[in-house]
Amino acid sequence: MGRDQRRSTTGEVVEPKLVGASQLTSAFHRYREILKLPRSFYEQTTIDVAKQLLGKYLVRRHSDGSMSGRIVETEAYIGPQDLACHASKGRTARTEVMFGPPGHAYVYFIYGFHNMLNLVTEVKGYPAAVLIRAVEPVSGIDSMKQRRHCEVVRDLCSGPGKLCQAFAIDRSLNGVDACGKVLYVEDRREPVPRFLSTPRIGVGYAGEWKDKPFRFVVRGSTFVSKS
DNA sequence: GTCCTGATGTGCT
DNA sequence: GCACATCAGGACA
Repeated sequence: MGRDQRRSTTGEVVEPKLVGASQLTSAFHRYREILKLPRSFYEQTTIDVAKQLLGKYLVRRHSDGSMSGRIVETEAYIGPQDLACHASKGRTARTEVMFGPPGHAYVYFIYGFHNMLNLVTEVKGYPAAVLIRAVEPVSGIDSMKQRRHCEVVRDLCSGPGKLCQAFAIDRSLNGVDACGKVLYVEDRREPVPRFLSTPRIGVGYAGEWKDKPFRFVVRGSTFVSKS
């Protein structure tokens, strides 16, 4: 029997099947689909989603190539009663996406410079979302460096504005399905890392809500926005 | 229409 | 630590 031949359970000699490149590609895509977080993940409470997103992988597919990064910092914005949440001002054109179905991207522009990426959570009609504040770059690092005009990997995505610039995320992605093809999160079967909870950044105007520990950072990560 | 504010980042002191 | 860049959204007249 040849080196690559095998015997079947009935004892027949079986020639190995040649696997074509197209089969490998489709198997790879099926594997990626399995890893992609389903919409049901985002239907959990916003706090749970914010915690469980830590250690997951944000993936952006772009004409310049794909980018990915391990999420190391999130913040939860929970409902109309949360004075730090944009939706506390009511349902407007800007906040419409937050009132929509979970698992979609809420991207807004602020300070005249920066885009912010949120993932909508909980049930349709209840405005809540998780702000992705920082990721650890994993792939597509060269194109991130080009967009950020920065060579220091630690500085590429260590803040919500920085990561949107690095991942080419702007308002054109507002409302896109984060369970779709251009932007999604993968669960690469790693345990949720040890993390810390702190008050959210930059929400001093939010009364008693400013002190709620709704910011979650991976303990020991050097890729977070503020230690 | 005007005015004010903001879930930031950077560069300068 | 602080000033400032710059513009969209929301409040208000």
